[in-house]
Amino acid sequence: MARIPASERRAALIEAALRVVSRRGIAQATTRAIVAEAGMSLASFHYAFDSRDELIDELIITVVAREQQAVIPDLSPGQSLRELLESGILGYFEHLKADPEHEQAMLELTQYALRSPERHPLARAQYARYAELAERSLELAASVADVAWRVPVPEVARTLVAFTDGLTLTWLVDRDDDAARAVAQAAADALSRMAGPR
Amino acid sequence: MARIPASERRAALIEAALRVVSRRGIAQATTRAIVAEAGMSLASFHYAFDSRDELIDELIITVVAREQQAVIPDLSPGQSLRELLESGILGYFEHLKADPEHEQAMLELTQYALRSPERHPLARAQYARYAELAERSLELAASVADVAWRVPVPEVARTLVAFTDGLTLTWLVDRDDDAARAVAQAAADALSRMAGPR
DNA sequence: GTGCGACTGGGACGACTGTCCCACTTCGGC
DNA sequence: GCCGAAGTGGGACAGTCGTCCCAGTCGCAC
Repeated sequence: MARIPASERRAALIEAALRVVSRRGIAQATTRAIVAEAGMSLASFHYAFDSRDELIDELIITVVAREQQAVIPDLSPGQSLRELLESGILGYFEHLKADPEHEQAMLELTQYALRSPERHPLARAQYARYAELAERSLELAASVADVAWRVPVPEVARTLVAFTDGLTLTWLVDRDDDAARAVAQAAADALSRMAGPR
Repeated sequence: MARIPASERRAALIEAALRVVSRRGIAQATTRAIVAEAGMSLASFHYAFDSRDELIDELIITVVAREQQAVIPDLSPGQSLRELLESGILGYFEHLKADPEHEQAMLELTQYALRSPERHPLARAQYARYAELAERSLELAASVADVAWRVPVPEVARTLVAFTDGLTLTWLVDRDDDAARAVAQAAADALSRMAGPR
């Protein structure tokens, strides 16, 4: 095995862990499975990380920090806010369909974090990040549609996050694209009503 | 230990398993933990069930079959459909607040079922049941409000399930009652728009 | 009451887990 | 070239997991 500084090994192990969690679930993400995925030995694992828990915590932090603007409306002007929001949510839906395992992994990591008091803040941080990204999309959409939010944007954002979460969960179970699109439409409808003329 | 027929033991073990999953998560629901919760010996477990997998499958089936009308609007007439739906969703929210661990357990069981192809149908059945209950509530609400659904009720129902799912997930993370109420309001608003005068 | 089948308890099994140890190799600075 | 620190490999550890076995006990039908 090539010699790799511990910091790079940490990164490689986190990537390997994410792949294992996505493919087989967090319960199967054992130290040996992660190490095999990364092509390393067990000793390298515990040289880079004190424990498996530390790795999982780092994984959550990494994956949350990396979360990108998924729900970004395509900014063709001349569209109503409702249309912008709907195409934004549908954009997220395409992202979900392109890599369902990733979103399922995110869901599992949240549930995992929810199960121990000391990890609960990680779940909160994850959702704070989602809300932050949602806020930005909402501000952008309102500005393109030339309207103003009548409800505080953070509140609208939390509602948007809840709606996309519900869409994700139900689609992962049913894989029903039409149902997901109906949810997107209803969500865009409800949210757009929280804005008014500037 | 008193002598108990295997069928009763199965029921007792399922109840014990539900308590363990609720309290500590499915990963901690080992045969020994379940047996301790039920006050039995390991042998009794494998006398009643062939394997832990069989127990978990039975647990999901039981708990889904038992799922009751949570989102039932209080039927005071004279309310608009929107109001009926909102109070219905808020009713579910109270149910969630009263026993968060139970809903978290349901979520975990879904995720668990989603992870193996042969268990995936259990997750589908769970959501089919949710949709069925939602349909009934929606029909009832429309009849009390004296309106008709313009969108097929099964479609409305799936959207309602997605919305309540999102509400559940975000509230379990943030425990933010106001945010949950905002989601309920927005969801009721969106759904009520799918109905019109009879 | 006797016998047989249903049920029980405790201990054991092999597999798998996270973690650790230790002898070894490689590298950068001198 | 040398040396200490950084990084590596393989094997071992104790603990926990699901499952199984077996000797024993109870209760009911006859």
